[in-house]
Amino acid sequence: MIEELTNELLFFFNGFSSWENSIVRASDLTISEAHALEVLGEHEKMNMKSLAQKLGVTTGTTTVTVDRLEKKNFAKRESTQEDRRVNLIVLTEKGKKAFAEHHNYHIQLTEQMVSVLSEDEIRQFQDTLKKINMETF
Amino acid sequence: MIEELTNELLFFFNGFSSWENSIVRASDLTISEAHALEVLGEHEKMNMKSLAQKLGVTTGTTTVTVDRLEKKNFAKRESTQEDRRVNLIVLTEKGKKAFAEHHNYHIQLTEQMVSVLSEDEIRQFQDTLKKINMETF
DNA sequence: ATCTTATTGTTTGATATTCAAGTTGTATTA
DNA sequence: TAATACAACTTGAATATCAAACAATAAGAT
Repeated sequence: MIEELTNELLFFFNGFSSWENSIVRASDLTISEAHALEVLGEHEKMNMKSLAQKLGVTTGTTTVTVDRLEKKNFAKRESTQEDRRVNLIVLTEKGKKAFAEHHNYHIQLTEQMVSVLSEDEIRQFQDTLKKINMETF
Repeated sequence: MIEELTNELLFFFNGFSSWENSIVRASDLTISEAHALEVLGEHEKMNMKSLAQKLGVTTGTTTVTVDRLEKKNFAKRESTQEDRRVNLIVLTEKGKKAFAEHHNYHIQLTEQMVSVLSEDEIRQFQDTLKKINMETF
């Protein structure tokens, strides 16, 4: 029982990853840039540390990633008076547009997934995910 | 509605990835080695091409990954008479053990996730995933 | 106030991951 | 047998990542 559910979950994650990778490769973003963009798009301004935490990497890594996002003009660093050590990262217009586009792909995938489900199943699925997310992650 | 479900899904995938990464980092496998092991553990024997397809990478990549798995004694190549171009990859005892251990972590995570659900919800969740997997990926 | 400690972000050096393109050896087809 | 296709490997390059060392700044202790 648990065994079978585990396998369905792994298959699910796998499918999502492959899909995500192929979408990203078709854009002018690298995988890590896309991941950073996903996070940055959800926040007005973010410092390096919290970006790194959200992404599950070190700040050394985010420094490099943001360097590249900045070079490609998707994001820029802003300094702040409160704490002059901190860099706040904000998306540029180009960055916001790229985020919106990427987010749109996610919505399309979701729509494709739920198209095989009934109204009730969709609601139930969402409830279940919410519960799991709150308690597990 | 779709918007919220999308966000729950992204959160879910994110949580899984972080969890997976931290588990892998605590082992003596690298991420790509672990991914290969996950696939190889499900098959008795596999050639490079199908391993690459399952992982969504090129055979150039799997050559390197299997090289390392072989060096660490998790897997070995076997040649076959039918087609002498082909290498069949099989797990060693050590590799099978590592796979079982890793799979166990997956089961533990699944158990943790479903512990917040009722019997009915678990069944429903599994049905839903199965449907989505079949139709979407 | 000044000295110490903690924190943020960057840099550096190393390893891992991946791909595209080219190569080798083997099979299949014309 | 010659031409073509295919499996795996190699090479060279770009990207991803970390740990450790570092610089600048902030916060706390005396």
